[in-house]
Amino acid sequence: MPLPQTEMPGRLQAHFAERGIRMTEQRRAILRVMETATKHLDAAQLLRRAQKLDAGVDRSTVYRTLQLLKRHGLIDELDLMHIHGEGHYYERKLNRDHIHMACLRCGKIMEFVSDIFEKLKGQVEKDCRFRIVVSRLEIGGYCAGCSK
Amino acid sequence: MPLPQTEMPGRLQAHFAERGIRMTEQRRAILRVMETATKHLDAAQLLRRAQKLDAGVDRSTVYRTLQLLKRHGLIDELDLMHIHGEGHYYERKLNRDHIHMACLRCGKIMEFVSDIFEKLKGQVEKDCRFRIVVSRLEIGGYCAGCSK
DNA sequence: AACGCGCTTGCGACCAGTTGCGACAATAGA
DNA sequence: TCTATTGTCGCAACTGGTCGCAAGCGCGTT
Repeated sequence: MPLPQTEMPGRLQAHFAERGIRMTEQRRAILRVMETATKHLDAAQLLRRAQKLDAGVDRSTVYRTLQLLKRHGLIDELDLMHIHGEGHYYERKLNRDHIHMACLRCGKIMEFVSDIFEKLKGQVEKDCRFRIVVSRLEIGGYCAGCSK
Repeated sequence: MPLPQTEMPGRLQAHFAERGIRMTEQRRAILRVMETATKHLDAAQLLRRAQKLDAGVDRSTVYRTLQLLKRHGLIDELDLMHIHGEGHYYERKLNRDHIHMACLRCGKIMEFVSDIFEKLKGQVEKDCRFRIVVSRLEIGGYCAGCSK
């Protein structure tokens, strides 16, 4: 069963090659972890998993690679309303932007895709004459179970 | 000329009193800075200004007071797409949420109020049965002047 | 296959933000 | 006004993220 196009293993590596970005052992390890991750990872988790593939990967290399991926629009950075401390989380960017909702009580993270969000971005581009590259909408509150 | 209601000096202090939150010299200094600020402040600027009013204010007191203000929904925390490094910025919460747009080239920060944003939040509350406490929409891209 | 340029890495030092703890100060109650 | 209680403060140590530099490695060229 083929994976959806945007989750094809190797897609990030392919992207690097297309753009002539140098590939290294460390980057290969980090990209592989990003590609196979099924949930939001923070930098420390990403480091630990990458070190299983290439023991010598350094903390700062992880952060530098994350910045590189951000600059090329291949991942999104989230802080999930700082529910679990100050750190950031990362996820592969898929076709459609989605909203993240974080429950302030149980800590659950939910995602939501909305046409109205797309319309809102359209309005910003038009009314403000602003060319959008990246956008992030995060909401904190109480989920159905916790707001009773 | 009276200031708009939400920017009335003393409003934050009054809020503390109403809720029975203890008032101290240090908090008074920090709140006064927040109340009179005209632009987004980061924690270091806030500390420096507060120390002019009360020399003994400590860094950690500033951060703790900011968390307190956040928990009570009196300020918003922004990172303005990390254009100027990793730090955060703070501003008093006014009546209507607004969107922040950061130009990736010239660094300018713009604000925008939109009915569609309000509608989007309504949709999230209804469709996801999620009670919204705080929301943050930040957009990175190129402003009219820079996208030519 | 080997060379060499220049990007990338690891390291250590640094900046931003948080936390635990003992000392202290703001309020309620006598 | 004095005291007891409890919240807050300053300090120092710690975590998460960044940066400058010297050494090393990828990759195009020969």
